[in-house]
Amino acid sequence: MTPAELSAAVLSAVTACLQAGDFEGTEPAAAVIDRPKNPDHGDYTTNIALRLAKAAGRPAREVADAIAVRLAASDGIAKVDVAGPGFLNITLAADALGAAARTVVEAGAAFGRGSALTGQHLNLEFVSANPTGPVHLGAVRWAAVGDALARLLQASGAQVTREYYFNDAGSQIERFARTLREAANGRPVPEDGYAGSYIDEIVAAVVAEHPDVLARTDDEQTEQFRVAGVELMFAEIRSSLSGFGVDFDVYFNERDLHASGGLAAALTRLREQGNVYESDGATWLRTTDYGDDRDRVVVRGNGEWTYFAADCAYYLNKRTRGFDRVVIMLGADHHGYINRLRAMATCFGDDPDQTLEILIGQLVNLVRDGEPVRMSKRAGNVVVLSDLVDAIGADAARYALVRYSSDQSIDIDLDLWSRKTNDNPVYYVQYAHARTRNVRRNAHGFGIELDDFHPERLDNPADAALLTALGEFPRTVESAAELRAPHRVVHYLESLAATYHRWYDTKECRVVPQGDDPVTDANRARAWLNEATHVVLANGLALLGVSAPERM
RNA sequence: GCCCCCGUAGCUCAGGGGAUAGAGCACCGCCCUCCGGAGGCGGUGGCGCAGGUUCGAAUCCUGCCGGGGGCACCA
Repeated sequence: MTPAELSAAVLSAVTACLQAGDFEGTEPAAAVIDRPKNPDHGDYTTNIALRLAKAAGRPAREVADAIAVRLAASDGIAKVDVAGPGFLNITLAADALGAAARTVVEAGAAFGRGSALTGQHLNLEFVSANPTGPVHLGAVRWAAVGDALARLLQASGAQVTREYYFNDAGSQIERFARTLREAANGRPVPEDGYAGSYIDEIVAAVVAEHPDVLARTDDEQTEQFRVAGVELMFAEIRSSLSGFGVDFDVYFNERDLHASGGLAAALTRLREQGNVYESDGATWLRTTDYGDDRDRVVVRGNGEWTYFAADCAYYLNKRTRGFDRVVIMLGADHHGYINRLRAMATCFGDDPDQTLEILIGQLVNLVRDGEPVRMSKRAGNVVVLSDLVDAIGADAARYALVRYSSDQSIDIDLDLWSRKTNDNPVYYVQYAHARTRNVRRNAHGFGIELDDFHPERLDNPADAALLTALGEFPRTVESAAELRAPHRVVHYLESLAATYHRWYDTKECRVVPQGDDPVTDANRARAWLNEATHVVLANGLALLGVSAPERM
């Protein structure tokens, strides 16, 4: 019996109480089922009596007693106790609880998928690092978290488009082009230019591709280095992210937005909504009407569009493409954008609570030997994706980056995460998975296969602990998706791995018989439970984009 | 000055109003006669401060204190 099935059973017990007049009240929409921290409190617990007590005008314990009587008579329930202020502590019959192992195994890769977000059409924009250098560390955090979040949302039934906004227009691109040009001519890097050995690599590649480039005028050179340099940089960004396991459905070019007249169209739309005015020679959007602390310029006094104007056009573009929710993941240094972007959405006539979601990720630092790492081999004074992956590998990097709430600023200890020992959390979980596979191989050697299943033989407390832990996975996925909190999956997996290791070390719960003992139905039942654990660990790691090794 | 994030065990962090606040690391003491000890068991040890809401607050609200990051006709 899964938590969802139990919840339904509790609700129908409540309904029966209300119909029989055991107590007064209205039928609740849902019964919240929790796992008690203390195993003496049964397999599951619910606080529904505490919630109904007020409306019933009766002490919670009396309400609980009434529900307990009816619930205890339901199929699959061994025992219902009333405890504390009015909790219902529920113990399932061993066969009802054990049946979950088969449910998990038969669902396989689909176990954990749900439909809570079905019908939602989401655009997830993340990374969006400028094509003026390799992907920096802050963007790498979003690469890991954003991709995991996309997987979670998809697992919850949402339609998700991963999108990378490619800022290939604007002054930073001109600075990049001038840097390349100056470097190519053996001149010093401009003061506002870019530094790092990657600049020389790109220059060499551009010159190799266009041997005549240095014979042109400065302006022609700048243009050629811009076009070819941006293309090369972008190709590197794409391939380094792809190597990190992060691929986007759409790479959106800012230049296309300009070229297609998207900015002007957006401005026209905003003007129609009555939120645009002219002042000091510039064109402004009146965002202060909707919670911003100052109005924002969209067209500068010199006639140029601002970056914010492109933001407006890009938002409108996404909405026009049919996304009902636009999610943008930004670094902590951009938190000041939240209000202006929300106000902008309101200026378009949208309700930002419904259509726009801005997620802010705090800073990431790398630490080695207790000292912050600030220098990159290739990019000078910023740390980039390859620095992290070279140091600890992609699995550990992704795991480390999604392990913490995005609200936390984090220090990634390169020594810890590159260790192949048990103080490295990613190994703990991966080892648990490898162990499930090893047990399966051993079982096969004993002729134990996943055929006959006798759930009632899963009668040890360690079996119950593992079964209820497995049953939590779908709810963990759903809540992690809804809360945009992939780190919840990580903590779930670590807890599941611990529960599994404990089960494995329980003498009564062996899959393979000891010594000359014959293979029993209990061994076979535990092979199912072992397999179910494999399924959940593998599915969970897949949501994080981390590999689930067969052997380590 | 204003805005955002964070203050939970010695350290790094979980904890969507619920029972005795959890995990890893570190430290102390155990478990190798059998599914890989990359594991398990036990012990030491904690919600920044003050109010409020609630039957119940680490969690929600207000104010303080401490740390981090932001506040362009830059992108």
